[in-house]
This record gives sequence, structure tokens and C-alpha cells, in this order.
Amino acid sequence: MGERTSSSAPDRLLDAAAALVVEDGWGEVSTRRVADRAGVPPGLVHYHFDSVDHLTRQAVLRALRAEIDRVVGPMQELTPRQIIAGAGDVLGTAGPSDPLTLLLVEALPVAARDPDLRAEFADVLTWFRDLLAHRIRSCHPAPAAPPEVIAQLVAAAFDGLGMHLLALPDLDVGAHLHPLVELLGPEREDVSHDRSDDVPGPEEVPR
Amino acid sequence: MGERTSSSAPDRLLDAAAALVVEDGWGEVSTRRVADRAGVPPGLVHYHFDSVDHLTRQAVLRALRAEIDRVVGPMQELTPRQIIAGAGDVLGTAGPSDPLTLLLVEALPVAARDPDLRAEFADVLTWFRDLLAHRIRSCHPAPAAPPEVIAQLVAAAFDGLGMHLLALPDLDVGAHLHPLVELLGPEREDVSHDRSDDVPGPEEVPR
DNA sequence: GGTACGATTGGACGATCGTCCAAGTCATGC
DNA sequence: GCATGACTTGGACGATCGTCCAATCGTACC
Repeated sequence: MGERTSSSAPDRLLDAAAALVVEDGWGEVSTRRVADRAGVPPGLVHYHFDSVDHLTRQAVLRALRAEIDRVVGPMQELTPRQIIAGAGDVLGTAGPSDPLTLLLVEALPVAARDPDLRAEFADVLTWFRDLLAHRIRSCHPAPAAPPEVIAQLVAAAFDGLGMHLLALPDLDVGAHLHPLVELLGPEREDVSHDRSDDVPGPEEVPR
Repeated sequence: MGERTSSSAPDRLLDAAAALVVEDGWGEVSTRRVADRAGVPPGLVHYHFDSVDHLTRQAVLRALRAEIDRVVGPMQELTPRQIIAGAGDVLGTAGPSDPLTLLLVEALPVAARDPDLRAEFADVLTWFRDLLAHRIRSCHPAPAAPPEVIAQLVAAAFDGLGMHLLALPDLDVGAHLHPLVELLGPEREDVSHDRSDDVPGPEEVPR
């Protein structure tokens, strides 16, 4: 009972819409389904929001920002190499059922045809890219390529590898992100032969 | 009117469904709309195909293979550097209205929840990656990273940059793909003499 | 008490959906 | 001629859709 009124109806609707998008897809968000999920009557959807589509967009953008925060937030404590290496962990353990990946994949078809939603996407992606660039710019020595370029490449690799993960579940993300480290230049602490990194190692390429 | 009977009804329906997905999105493909677009009565949809969804999947996969052929086919004549550099042209001139990008973006949400469609996607993406790896393997001198890894990275960059293009129209794709060339090692002027290698087609990928 | 107003409720409306089906068309074999 | 079978046609069915709206509830204020 207390849970019923612990959050307002608009909040409950936004949460329900985001959950429906992640679990069943954008197309499955209907007036009655999202209202049922939120535990409110269907009429409230058009009272608090202009339309179901408007509710869904707000819900997806809010959930997307929260997921980006969850993934990108801890990066501020890491070095650029740790960021790139950690991307392998994030993507590798995520897979096709990761909320962030599903939100992106669900929202992109809509964003492709909606300039407003695309503009909000641009904000999120630019924020992601700038954060990466800021971290990479503090790398010593300076990387072989401009930090902004590397940041864009890493961000694209995030998206692209996430897309590939949907189809290639046996993909070794960590191994494929490793070449990006090469773009950062030689190691900082000058560990020339500390490890056998000059050898490809026992970890063979998948497939 | 002669165009009306120039192709069979199933073909006309497949073409209409693919066109609808590219122009209006997967969710806009309905029985009556695709039949109207194809110029056939709505009843034919469920006579030639099990359902509208089944028709749409077949149509998208057929169109996707055709688009991949269109983009990847000419790559067999190029060097790895030209492939990567050309990706900038392909993606830069394509933008959010490119059929290949739109087909991928529209089909991914469905593939994320359908193992069968995901398996077909895996075939296409593996074919793309193997083609890239085959070309990069013939690069002299040998790249700094394993060819399979670079190929996966380039393929991911294709997807990722395509996704970013949807949101960041002012993105300079060519400049951001340039660092990938660095992974191939120093520039080499001479053309490889061994060019008649057979590249595996998409059909002979075992499952 | 009464009054006002935002929040909530549940049903009504027309439109569109996927699917099915009885009838019609047409070429082919007897 | 006529039976056969594949193909085509257009409408019917129930379900679900988005949206709207009159009625009701709850609370704050007078």
C-alpha cells in the first residue's frame, strides 16, 4: 500500500514505460499496458503526458541518462588505459540483455526519424565523447593521435561492439579493444619488457 | 500497368515491406499498408507468407544482404587502407538516410529479442569481418595488431560511427577513422602482387 | 460547514490492427 | 466442355489501439 503512493503517478508511468521498452521493446508500450505496469488507470497517461509516445520518449531519455551515469561515472577515477580496458569488461559482461544496450537499440530507430530526440542523443553522446577526450588528454606521454579523435573512436567502438554483441555472443571484446591502447602511445611507467605484451599471448582471436 | 505484372506478388510484397521499413520503420509495416504499397490486395499477405512479421523479416534480410553486397563488394578491389579510408566516404556521404544504416537500426531491436534473426545477423557480420580480415592479412608489412582484431575493430567502427552519425551530423568520419590506419603500420607504396585470393561468401559460413 | 481545483477513475468513441475465409479468376489437363 | 488446382479478391471478425471526457475523489482554503 505504501509502495503504491511512495512515488507520484508520473514517476511510476515513466518507470513503467522505460521498463517496458527494455523488456519488450518500444513498440510494445501502449496506453493500457504502461498504465497496468505502473498500477494506475489508463486515463492518467493522457492527463500527465501529451501522448503515449511523448511519455515513452521522456522515459527512455531519463533511463538512458541514468544508465550512462552508471557506466561512465566510475570512469572519472580511471586512467585512459583503464577506461578502454574496462570497456571490455562492461561490454563483455553486458551482452544483449544489458539495459543500456537495449535502450540505445530501441531508441535509435525513433531517433533516426525524430530531430528532437536526435538532438537529445547528441547531448548524451557528446558528453560521453568529451569525458573520454578529457581523460585521454591527461595521458602522458601524449597519444599518437588527437585526443578528440581517439575519444570518438572509443565511443564508436562502444556502440559498435555493443551492436556486434547482439549477434556475436562469443565475441572477445577485451581482445578487440586492446589495439586502441596502442593509439595512446608507449606505456607511461616505461615498462619496456615488464610483461610479455610484445607477444600476442595465449589468448587467440575468437572463431 | 505492365509493371504491375512484371514481378510476382511475393516479390512485390517483399520489396514493399523493405521499402516501408527503410522509409517509415519496422513498426509501420502493416498488412494493409504493405499490400497497398505493393499494389496487391491485403489478403495476399497471409496467402504467400505466414504473417506480416514473417514477411517483414524475410524482406529485411533480403534487403540487408543486398545492401551489404553493395557496400562491401567493391572493397575486394581495395587495399586495407583504402577500405578504412573509404569507410569515411561511405559513412560520411550516407548519413541517417542511408538504407543500410536504416535497415540495421530498424532490425536490431527485433534481432535483440529473436535468436533466429540474430543468427542471420551473425552470418552477415561474420562475413563482413572475415572479408576485412582477409584483406588486412595481405597488408605488407604486417599490421601491429592481429588482423582479426583489427577487422573486428573496423567493423565495429563502421557500426558505431553509423550510430553516432544519427545523432552527430557534423561528425568528421574520415578524420576519426584515420587512427585505425596507424594500426596497420607504416605506409607502403608497392601494390601487393597476390590479389586473386578467394573470399568466403556469406552462404558458406557454417552454423 | 462549503467551495474550488488538481488528481484520479473508468468507460466510450472511431480507427486500425492481424487473421481468416468464402467467392471469384484463370490457366492447365482430360 | 469441364474438373482441378493455384492464385487472387475483398470483406468480415474480434482485439487492441490512442484519445477523449464526464464523473468522482481528495485536499487545501475560506
